[in-house]
Amino acid sequence: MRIATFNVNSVNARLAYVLAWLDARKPNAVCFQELKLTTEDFPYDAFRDAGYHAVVHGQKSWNGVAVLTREPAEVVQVGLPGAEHAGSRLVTARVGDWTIASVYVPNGKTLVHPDFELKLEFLAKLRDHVEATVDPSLPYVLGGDFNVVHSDMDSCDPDGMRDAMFHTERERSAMDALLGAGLTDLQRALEPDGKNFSWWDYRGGSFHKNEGLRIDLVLGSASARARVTKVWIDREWRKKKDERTPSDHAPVVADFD
DNA sequence: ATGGCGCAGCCACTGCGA
Repeated sequence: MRIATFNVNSVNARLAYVLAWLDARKPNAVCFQELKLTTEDFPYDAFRDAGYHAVVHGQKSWNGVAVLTREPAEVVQVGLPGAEHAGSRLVTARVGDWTIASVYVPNGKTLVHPDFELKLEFLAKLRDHVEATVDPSLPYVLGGDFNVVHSDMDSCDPDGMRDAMFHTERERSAMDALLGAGLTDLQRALEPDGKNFSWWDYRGGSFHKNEGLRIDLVLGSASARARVTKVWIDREWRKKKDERTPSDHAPVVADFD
């Protein structure tokens, strides 16, 4: 079982690129973020032709999440209850025993912007939702862009960016609380000392200099934790492919027994 | 070996991303 998460930065702009990635990696399921289109405008046919069903929670121009699956999926929930004012940022699907959710946590913009409080509120509501709905005896995976640098190891410059956006104690505590609801950062669990980033700014040759952050995570319930064998960041697919522009995020791939 | 901002939308430049 292979489940990935991929912030695509516009599914329309990235369509050919993402289809090539699916063909190369062949995940059983993948969580997309930043679709940047409405649910009705999602290119269902292109993904169906590639062998994937899609459960979509879209939004015009901004945000938007989806769970794509090889096997037909059941829609568990569209949106995060009580948090729809934050935009389309959570969608949950079920395939067999597996429940798979895709999340795009609000960026927050700046430490003094109202969206920063919205971000913390969203993470708190997500924590409550996980605690209320996730059965630890069943495999549950929450993949997405969390927009939080959870530990110093997840930042290219933890000292220079201490207490800066993504690095604050309030954001890290909100992530601690989410994990405390019964989830594990599966990549961190398998590589306690690994320093691998999932996002690099388009500007200034950041990817070249490996000036990145690890903000794209695959979280799992106890059952998912027991089954996971490997989690890896697909850096190769942060590069340009046949003149096609990459997303500023790399896919994160989790393999399970 | 890498790559030097890119996306959507009010289509000319602005807002946003992280």
